[in-house]
Amino acid sequence: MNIVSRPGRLGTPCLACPLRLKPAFRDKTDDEIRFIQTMKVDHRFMRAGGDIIHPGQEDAELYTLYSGWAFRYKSLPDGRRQILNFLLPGDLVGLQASLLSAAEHGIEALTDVELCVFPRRRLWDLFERMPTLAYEVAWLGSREECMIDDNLTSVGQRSAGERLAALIISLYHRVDALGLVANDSFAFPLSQQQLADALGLSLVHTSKTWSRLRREGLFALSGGRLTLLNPRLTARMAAAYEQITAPRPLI
Amino acid sequence: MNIVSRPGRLGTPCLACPLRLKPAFRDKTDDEIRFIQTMKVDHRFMRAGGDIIHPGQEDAELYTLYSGWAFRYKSLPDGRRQILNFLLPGDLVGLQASLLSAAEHGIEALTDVELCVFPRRRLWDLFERMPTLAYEVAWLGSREECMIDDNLTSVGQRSAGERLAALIISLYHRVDALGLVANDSFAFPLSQQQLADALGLSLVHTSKTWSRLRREGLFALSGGRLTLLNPRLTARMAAAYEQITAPRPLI
DNA sequence: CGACCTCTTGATCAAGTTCAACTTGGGTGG
DNA sequence: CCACCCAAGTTGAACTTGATCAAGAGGTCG
Repeated sequence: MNIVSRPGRLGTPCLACPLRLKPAFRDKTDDEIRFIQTMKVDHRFMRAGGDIIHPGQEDAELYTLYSGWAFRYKSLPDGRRQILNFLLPGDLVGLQASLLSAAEHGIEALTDVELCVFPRRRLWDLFERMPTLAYEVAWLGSREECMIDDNLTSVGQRSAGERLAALIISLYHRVDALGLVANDSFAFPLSQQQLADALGLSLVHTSKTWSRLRREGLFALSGGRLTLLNPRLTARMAAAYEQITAPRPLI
Repeated sequence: MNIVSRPGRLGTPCLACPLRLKPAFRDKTDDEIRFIQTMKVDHRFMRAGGDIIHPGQEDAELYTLYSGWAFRYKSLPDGRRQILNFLLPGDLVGLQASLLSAAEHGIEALTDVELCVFPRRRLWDLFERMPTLAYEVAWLGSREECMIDDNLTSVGQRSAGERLAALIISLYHRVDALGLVANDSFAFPLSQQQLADALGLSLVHTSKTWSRLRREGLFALSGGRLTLLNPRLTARMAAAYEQITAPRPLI
């Protein structure tokens, strides 16, 4: 359940990071990669369910999600909790917590994850010495905000069925951009409780809606993989005309 | 309804900007202010209801809200619309739209508004030449994301009454940070339709809940000003223990 | 095997939506 | 100055979506 780090071993060197090959990532200069490499102080493993950043934490580091899924969430004092967004490989983890002095949210590992660790204090060095990377960090922050905008619109305006469809479509596109979709199907590790918390629905209602959509032939779930049987219909059902999530880390 | 700009007149020089005196703003060096001044290319006026940025716009500029209120929103194809967050004087307007290539949302003037205009293309100069300001821009972006996190949590988890109370408290704190609260009362320009769109509720239910809270003595509205009669109770009713909005644009 | 966790399904209930009619107040034009 | 109009807000009644309560199925792990 806790962070395991292996001092002395920093995992793959950044130059050879497999994520760089994915369609979603911008080419970087050798200088940039070298700088990233010197910023990276650790490579950690964490089990599903572990706290990457806990709510209120003041010294949270900045991470990059190397593998696995995570989510940001926010809890009310009485225990209700809202999942704000999901984090996939390559996403920046804890930027908000690094910039603001305390984390206003928590971040939890949804599956087993690997994280690259960058000390938050060096974020300032990056702004001072590597403006292209700083710009890209800001870009990633805006992209995350954009996804939250979408979720807020879903939760505020869409019906239960529409919300589910919209979430699935959006995850589908993000996973696809990482090259991890095969035959319209991809690994889908969310429990129904987590779906419910993300969509602002009760567990029971989520379950009923979920099986209704399956019955209607939108998608199927087996062996932890979700298959989109009718992407077109699903998108229409979500009452959404595509948001970005597409790669475009430009200047 | 449209933008009025007065070429040749850039409004107050940045050095003398009244916003700098507000408690919420970080001291800046003369260099920084000079840089901001050279970036500022215009000062515009716009009437309530005008589009500052329309959805999908690809060449949106970056603005600073000099006076008045605005809001960011997102619409679904069938007309439903979600207000994402409100913008108050001093807030950056259109950062997301400047960083990503197209605006995924719209921004509308809620009251008559004055805007300082900065060409989006120069945002990169700022990252290259003024890292402290770039860092502050990123900080402002994170702060905005944090507010949206809150709204999402509200809309996803809180009841109608709680949502209203939470929104009012949060606006109260933000307006207070600008020094614009007097006797627990402040200018409150939102229509009930706008409240409804922000909270993910129907107009009718918003009206009923709103008058219930007034009847219960939480606050009063007269002459376009809202008075918080019982801030303590309102905060408790919101089922929230304070989020940040507090100023702390530090490094 | 039993304890536990996740998911499923039915029954009942309540929060919020929708429809519709009516009030209020400000603004305009005759 | 009054008549009218329109936008914003209010209120009641019927209806629907989604919440809550409850019981049970299936799977996993010690």
